[in-house]
Parts: sequence; C-alpha cells; structure tokens
Amino acid sequence: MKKELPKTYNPAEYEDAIYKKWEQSGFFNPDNLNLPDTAKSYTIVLPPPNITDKLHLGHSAMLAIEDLLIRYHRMRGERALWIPGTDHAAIATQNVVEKKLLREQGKTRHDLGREEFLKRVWEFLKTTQTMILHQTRKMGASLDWSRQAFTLDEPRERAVRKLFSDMYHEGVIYRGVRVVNWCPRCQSTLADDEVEYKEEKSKLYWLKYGPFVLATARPETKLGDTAVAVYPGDKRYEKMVGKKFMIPGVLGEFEITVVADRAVDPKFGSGAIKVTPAHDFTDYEIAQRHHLPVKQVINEHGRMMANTGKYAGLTTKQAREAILADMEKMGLLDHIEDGYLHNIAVCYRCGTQIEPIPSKQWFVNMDKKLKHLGGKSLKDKAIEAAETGQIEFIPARFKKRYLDWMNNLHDWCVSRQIWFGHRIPVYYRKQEMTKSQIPIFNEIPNSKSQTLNKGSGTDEEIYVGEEAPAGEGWIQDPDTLDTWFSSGTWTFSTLGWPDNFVKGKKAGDLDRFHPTQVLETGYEIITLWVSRMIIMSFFALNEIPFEKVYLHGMILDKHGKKMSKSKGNGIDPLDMIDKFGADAVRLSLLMGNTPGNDAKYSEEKIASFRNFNNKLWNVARYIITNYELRITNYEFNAGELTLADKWILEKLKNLIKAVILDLEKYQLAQAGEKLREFTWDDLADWYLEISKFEKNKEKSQILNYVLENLLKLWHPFMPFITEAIWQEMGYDRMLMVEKWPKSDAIASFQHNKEKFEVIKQIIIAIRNARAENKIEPTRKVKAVIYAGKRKNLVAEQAEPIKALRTGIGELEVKTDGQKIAGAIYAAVGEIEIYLIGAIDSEKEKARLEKEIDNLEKAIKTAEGRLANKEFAAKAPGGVVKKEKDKLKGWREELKKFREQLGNIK
RNA sequence: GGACAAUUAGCUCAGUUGGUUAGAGCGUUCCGUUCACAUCGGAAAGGUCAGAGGUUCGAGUCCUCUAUUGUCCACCA
Repeated sequence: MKKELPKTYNPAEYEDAIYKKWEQSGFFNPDNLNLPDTAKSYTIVLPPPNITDKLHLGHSAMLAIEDLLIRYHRMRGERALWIPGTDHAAIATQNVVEKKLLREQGKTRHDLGREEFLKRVWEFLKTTQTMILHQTRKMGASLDWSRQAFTLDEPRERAVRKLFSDMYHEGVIYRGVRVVNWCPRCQSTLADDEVEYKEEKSKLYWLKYGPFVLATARPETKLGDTAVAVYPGDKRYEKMVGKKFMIPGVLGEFEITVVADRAVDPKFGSGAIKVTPAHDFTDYEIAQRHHLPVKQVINEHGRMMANTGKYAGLTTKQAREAILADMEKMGLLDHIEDGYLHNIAVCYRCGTQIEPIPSKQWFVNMDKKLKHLGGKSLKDKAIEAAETGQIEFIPARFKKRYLDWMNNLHDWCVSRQIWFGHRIPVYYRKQEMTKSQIPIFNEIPNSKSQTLNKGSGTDEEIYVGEEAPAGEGWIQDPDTLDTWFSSGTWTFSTLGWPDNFVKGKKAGDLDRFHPTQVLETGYEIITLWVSRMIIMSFFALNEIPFEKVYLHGMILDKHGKKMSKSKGNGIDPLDMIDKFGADAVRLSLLMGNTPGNDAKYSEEKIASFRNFNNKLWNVARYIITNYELRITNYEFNAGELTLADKWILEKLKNLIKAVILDLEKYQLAQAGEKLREFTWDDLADWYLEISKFEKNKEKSQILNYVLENLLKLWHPFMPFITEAIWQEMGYDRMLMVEKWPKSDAIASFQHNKEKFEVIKQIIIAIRNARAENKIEPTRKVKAVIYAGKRKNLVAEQAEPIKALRTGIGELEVKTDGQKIAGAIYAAVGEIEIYLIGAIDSEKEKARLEKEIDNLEKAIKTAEGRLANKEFAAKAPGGVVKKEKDKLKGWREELKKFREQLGNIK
C-alpha cells in the first residue's frame, strides 16, 4: 500500500483526534489492558495542580515526564496507572477568590458570610479546573480519567475525616496552645513554610530594665515580659540567675524571673534578653523550659489587649510610639541604635508582618510512639524509610535535604482559620465559640499539650469522629485543615482508602496499586508535600507511599528567571502547542534536562524540536510513499542483506538496549538523545540515502521494521506524531498499546557494523577533502583508493562511496600502489585516498598541514603517556595496548601526510 | 550562619563506577535546492572543562581550599 502525505507534519490535524481515540479506547485505565494476573503494576499519582490558576510550563514538564514513564511501562506490558486530580490549595485559593471579590465588588469574605463565600470559591474553581483538565489533555497525558480525584471531593473528605479521627484517638493529634505564626490580615495561622523573611533596617532600643540594660527591637512587647534570660555561666549575670526582680515599667512595676538559657547569644547586645513568651518563638521555648508564665498582650488583629491599660486598642506600631514616649519621660530609655539590620517575618501570601501569638491549635505529634508502627513514631518511620533506601530519591542528593528536615521536625500545626478547606471533624458542646476562635489568655497555664476539657478552664465536651455526633447542641470546629493534610493522603485516598482497607488488609485498587512506584514532583515541595505523604501513609497503612521520588527542576525563562505572572515572562503551554505541536513542547521539556536541575527555556528550543518532528515525519513519508507497508511477519534472509542493512539493524539493536537502560535509570534525556541521533544521523542521513540506490528485496522489510521499532521507542516521548505515522502506515491497532521492542529479536551484526563505519569514514574524508579544496559540487572527480587489507570491502562498497555526495565519477580500488603526485590526499587509518585532477595546491597544502598538526599533537600526548614507566606498569593491559595501537596508527598516517605534503611543494 | 547545587564552545546543556584527539542542539562561516524533508543537505571554525592545590600511571570526573551564581533551611531579642 502506497499513499501520499503532506511535506510537513501538521500537529493540529492529528492531535485532538488521536487523543480522543486513545481516551475512547479505554486503555488509559489498566483494567482494560487485558493483562495477565502476573503483570506488574506501575503507578504514578499525578501531583495535583492547584486550582488557583491554569497550568504553566512547569506543569507541562511534569506531565511530559510522567506520561513518558507511564507510556513506557504500559508498552512493556505492565499495569500502568496514572491517576489525575487537582488540589483545592486552601489558603491560596481562598486568597485568590477574596482578592477577586474585593477587586470586582469591593467586598470581603465577611460581607458575604461563610456559605455564600464558599459558593463563590466553588464557582471559581470549576472554571480553572476545566481549564487545567483541558490543558492536560492537550499535552497528551494518558491519565486514567475514570479515577480522577480532587483533594476536596467527597471520597477525600471521608478519608480526611477518618484519618483525623483515627489520629486523634491514637493520641497523634492533640489540641495545644502554641505560639503560632499569625497573619493579622489573613486572620489565619501560617505554617513555618508559609512564612517568608524580609530584611529590614530598623531601630534597636536599649532599655533600662531594673538591674539590666538590654536591647530590643519591639519595646511594646515589654508589657508581656515575664522573665530575663542570660547565657548559662555568663559571669556578668551569674549571681542573678534564679532570682526574681521587680522591674519598673510604663504600667507600674512587674515581676520577672532571671533564667539561664543557651538560646541566648552572650555576644549580642548586653548579653541579657527580655522574655516575652506569648509573642516570640524563642521566648516561648525558653518559657517552656523554665516553666515561666505566658502573658498575651497582643490580639489577633495586631492590637494591644485589654490588659495593657491605656494602650489597649492601639496597633503594635502605635503602642510602640506611645510606650517609647512614656519611657523617655520616665527615664527608662537608655539609648537608641539606628540602622539595625534584621529579618522580619512576613506572610507569604500578602506580605503582612507576622505576629507571633499564643493560640489553641490542632497539632500532629511526630514523636508519639505508636503501637501499630512497632513502637516507633511517625518521624522514626519517615526517617527510616529514606535511610534504608526503601524510598529512593532521584537525584540522590535530595535524600539529605529530606533527612535534615525530618530530623529537625517539630509537631505540625494542621488547623487553619480559613473557610475553604476540609472542616475539622471536631465537635464541641456547651461552649460558645467566639467568632475568631482565638481565645484570649491573660495567664496561660503551662502545659505542652492539653485537651480542651481540662486545659484552660473551659467546661466543654469534645467529640472527634468521622460523622457528627448525635444529640443536641454540638457545634463543629469552625477551622479547616492545612491543605497538605489532605494532599498527604493522595497516594492512598485516590486508591479507595479507607473503604479498601478492612481490618488492616488492603483490598481492591489499594491492594493492586499501593505503594506506588514513583512520585515525580518538584524539589521545592519535598518538605511540604513529599514528607507529609510519607508520614500519612505510615499512619494509615504502615507502608511507604512510593518507592522512588523523582525530582524535576524548575523551568526558568531564557534569562534564568523564574516564570511568574507578575513578571509577565511566563509562556502559556497552549500557545506553544498551537504553534509547534504538543510533541515539540514535550520534547523540549524532556531534552537537555536532568533531574533536580533547573532548565532555561525559550521558544527557539521548541522550534528546534518542531523541526525534528518534521524530520521524523519525512523519514516516515519517504518510506510510506516508496515502499510496501503492513508487513506482518518480518523474516530477514541474512544472505540477502547488504552491509548497510546489517549496519542499521545492529545500530537498532544497540539502540533498543541503550534506551531501555537509560529509561530504567530515569535518564530520560539521555535516552532521547540516543533516539534523536539514531533517527537523524544514522537513519535519515545514511541509511535512507543508501536505500535510494541500493535496491534489494529486503529493503522494504528493513525500512518498515526499523521505522516501526523507532516509532515504538519514540512513542513515550512524542505520542502524537508517532501514533499519527503509525496510522498512516495503515495499522488499525494503536501504537499506544503495542509491545515495547526487544533487542534480542534482532540478530547481531557487530562485525558488519564496524566494516560499515570504515566506509562511512572514507566517504566523510572525501567530502571534507573536496570541500576544503573548493571543488564545485557538480564536478565529478576520479578517485584511487589503496585499501590494504580492506581492499575487498572497499571494492564491494564502491556504489555507496560514489553515490553519497562524494562526487566520485571513476573509482579505482587497489591493495596499495605508488603515491600519486598532484592529487588530493586523504587517509582513514591505513587506507589511502587520492582525488585526481582537482587539486587547489594552496588549499590542499593548508589542509594537509592542519591534519599533520592535529596528528602531531595527538602523537605527542600518546608518546608522553607511553614513555611513563609507571603507566606501563600500573595501567591495565588493555588500556596500554589500546594506547600503543593508537600511536602506531597515527604515526603511519602522519608519515603519509608528510610525504604527500612534500609532493605538493 | 548552615546545607545543597551550578561553573564544560558565542548561547542552552550532556558527559553514569577515573582510561580514544571532551560531545550535542542552537548560533556563526563556506558550499548546495532533479533528491522524503530548506522546519533541509554537505563541510568547517570554535573549549588551558571557574581558579589554586592534592590523590593517581592517568582527573571534566575523586579530595581540599577559593571565587562567582543560584536554591533551600535556620535565625538575630
């Protein structure tokens, strides 16, 4: 069957139809692959993109990499499952919608109320979600849409409620009082990861503080001071440690205790610091260690509280000024230092300065020893998993980052004072919930963790469970959960946990697909997400969530800057797909990109892969339009094969082996590089050119065979164009579910491969000599080759040598003979080549001199190496022999070049 | 302050247990459209592998230090 194809590949003509065909086939779902029970599973859960915005090129890279892995494993006959989904991204989404609301209607979320506001959020996320799913399909991602999930849909809500409840009842989740990062604008606590630091120059105030003089940047917190801390053994203060002092202040005298604590830097300031446990993290820790009272003076709106007398109601900034003025009057201010450089903590969303304040929050205890984990804590298990290599990081260096973080892990605050997210499954009775849920503490009794019914003097009942409790008067906790709490369940909640987990036994999808094989994600998310999935999976299933963590780098713009909307340097994947096709976009993201390293990106890069796509298209076009297709049973008669046939088959055999090896090692770009080289250099530039004049009855078979295998090997990288060509070849079945090539299926022609390389070298040498001598391409030249022991080979291959752009008219091949004066000379090892009657003496002289120069340099290096006695004595025999052979060959070549140069002079 | 990376051709990057004259793409220069493809073909130029030491018969590759750039973590009262 022969047919016509356009000269250039037009992606738009094929992509949507092909994706539809794939999707309708049902093969994205491994249950439809008709695999034997013994088939291995290969599962990836897609890191769910935030529904705050449409996808950018970073997401495209993620999709390209994961789809490559999934398609490869699917073709290898594995139960390949890739689960799609999106992430509700609690705070981020709420913020986006709030900002939009404020901009468009001038309203805050409080104006609308919780229910109405959440309605708006859901409306918003429907549109972005639709966009994201569309973009994902356009990339060609072979995700199993029948298992699509959302981190805030009903099944995930059940999983989250169950997990929270189980954790609570096992004592892993507790309600505690903590100084938390509080954003007065967002009215929410922030996780440590959500806090950013900004350098700022401010004033440092030196206060007269009873018997001390000490420095502070925040004098207003003095109202909450309960201690002074010094470094243990500091001679200046040794005698005061353990004593109590009355300190004069703007509201009269107050009592402090002097404690010794190693958190103090004796070299900073006066070596003594005031301790404000309620409004500073270090101070809170000091207070814990020394059982100091905690006195809150700043509330959740960043204003001074009722217990601050005349300052009550002022913002911290106003209070600072008022207090400073009063201190000045009272003579309590020693002096002020200007230009003090320090970091201030700000909210990552809105940039507002963080106020550390004490608050009741829900925490996950990382150190609690658990019976079902064999007496180990979640932290123990998470550390062990990486240390023993149960979970492997690619690249390996990220293991260290993960472990550093894990080892320093403190309890995880999971409650958030926002509306959008998983509502905490905790119910209270007989307590009036304050609007803000931030209790006002004057004196907080000191206990590391406390449950509400005993801790702070309230008398409420508390209920934690998957469903709301029966009975009257229960009110659900108004807070929601940290978004990572739900995304932490991603590997198992998407596989049917908890329904598929009965009496400690996995069933259904959970049994078949968990643990997953690889988590592919960005390195910036290791601590936020990867670590939490590991923790959650151990708690829920006592097993790892994935075997490997493959970390990709960031996609930067061509100047090396992070792409962002505000900078306007972002590239929209859909625009690029429209312009160059999805395959070109995928390839440009896969190639020249190694795990863990950032990659600069430019449109020119995509264009070059679009060009490559077209090259592949034309290779196929040539074969399809010139040869018989639809060969069902390949049988090569070795006796009929030419040298070039054997060469390309051997190349293909090696290629299959190498690509598999690279892919197994997750060296995706390297596999792609080898494929590109084979396609463009070996197949298009050499074999196809030869096939134009070398006609034997095996050609049609071999060309088809090579093309088919090549399409299979390329398919995971460029699914659309390969499937399109496959269709054009006339196959009804889909390439997507074809069997992956086996190198064993091809007989070895190693010996012939080397022979062909010699012919290639001869051709290249002739082309070079012609170009350097400026011989017009159309001019035919006579060539004489003294081929030594290669005489028969060269004589047999006269046709390729003449036809492949060497411009050889007449070719004479001998074993050896006289030097030919006045001819252009070239050499390949011992083989001498003369081009007669076209010499440009000057140019030829320059060319020979250059060759001689190169050879002399190489010979010098090799001689030096061999002259070293240690080298001969210590290097492996093979290396020494190789070196000697090389040297010998170069010397022979050099000799001939020199003689030839002499002939010209 | 701590950690981790990067530094290889004009640009973007490969280079897997140390072993040919260190590679590719883009760009550049010269030549070429009867050719499947000008989104193409042929040829070429271009690198003291950031710097300094060290280990080794042998270092782009291993070790130490330095410089520059980037990222992450911690944190300053």
